[in-house]
Amino acid sequence: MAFAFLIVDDDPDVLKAAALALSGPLARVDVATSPDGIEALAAGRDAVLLDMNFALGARSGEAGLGVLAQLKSAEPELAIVLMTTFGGVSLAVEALKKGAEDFILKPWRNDALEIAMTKAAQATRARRAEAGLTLDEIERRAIARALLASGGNMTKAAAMLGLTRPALYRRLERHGL
Amino acid sequence: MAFAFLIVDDDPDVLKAAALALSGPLARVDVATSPDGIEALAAGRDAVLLDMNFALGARSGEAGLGVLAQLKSAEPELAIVLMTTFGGVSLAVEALKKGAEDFILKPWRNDALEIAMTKAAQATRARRAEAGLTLDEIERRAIARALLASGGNMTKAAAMLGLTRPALYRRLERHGL
DNA sequence: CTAGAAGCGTCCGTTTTCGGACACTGCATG
DNA sequence: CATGCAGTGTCCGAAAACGGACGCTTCTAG
Repeated sequence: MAFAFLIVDDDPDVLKAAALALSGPLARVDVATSPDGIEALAAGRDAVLLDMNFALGARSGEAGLGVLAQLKSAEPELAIVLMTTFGGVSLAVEALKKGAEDFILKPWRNDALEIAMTKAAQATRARRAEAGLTLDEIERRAIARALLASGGNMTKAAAMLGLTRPALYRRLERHGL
Repeated sequence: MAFAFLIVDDDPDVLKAAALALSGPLARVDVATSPDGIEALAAGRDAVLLDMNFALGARSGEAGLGVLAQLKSAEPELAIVLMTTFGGVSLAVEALKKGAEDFILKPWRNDALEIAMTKAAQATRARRAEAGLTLDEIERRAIARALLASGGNMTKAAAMLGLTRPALYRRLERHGL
């Protein structure tokens, strides 16, 4: 249950503050001042906190969005939380559309940062777990969910899953449900 | 793409402020000052913003957590964002464990609130879409994902899915992939 | 009480799927 | 060049899944 975070920002003070806020018995934190070779740095992490503006004075967030896209394409399950000082809603929306897990404005509240990163890490774990599932396990879960959603009504559950009722019975038995 | 929000707080000023922040061409907002009959009020919403403390002076957040549990059990797909003034990390963690989608501290930043609620609404939509999927469609997606993850290597993809290779071929053909 | 509707669990002849095996291709290594 | 490893696509007898139909139990309404 211990999470591994990576923080990327060109300002050492920001890195120090964020690392302090996130460090704890349940979290390992590493930092980087540049997004160079970020795929390798991010390997094995549960979440990445990424600054949007690296070039001094840059405010468009383009740099961060580029790194976001690059990292997401290398490892789609990994949650990436973006942070910026110059946060407009439109920029945030664009970031979320590109796959960012969350969006934090500097200066942040430590509570909020910790919550966001914890949620992000949990999302990563969940996606990784799902990605490794066997077809049988996926089917079992879907069936269990449908059965729950229909309140135990076999006919409705079968229809919901696109099965005939006998087929649902067979699968229930096969999965031991 | 227009979202419907419900805001529940006993303070009318808070309701007004939150409604103003969230209103827009893409969002319909309704408010309530009490969580009574919340299941009915929440029907058809994409996300609910819920205060944690209703009794005057109450700070434990117990009230909000109770309503959260009640609402979650009635409609598990619905995203619920909790808000409180007296936010400790432990309370936030507890809330998230009980199924809250996010956790906002009062006073909030309008940007952050809008982002949080938009993300929550998207999460609701995604879960609802998934809940209605047929077994065939679920299988098709899982296969497509595995094939992508293995870089097109049939043997690896089959192993990942817990299938024999011929079985994977049959399913590919059946799904037209 | 009775008719109808809705749901349940099972049967069985037909259809589909299963997976081990086989032959083939590409490709790196000695 | 030869060897071996990894991957691909297909075949076929055995095995499993398919789904329409049947008889049964509730439950609701007239």
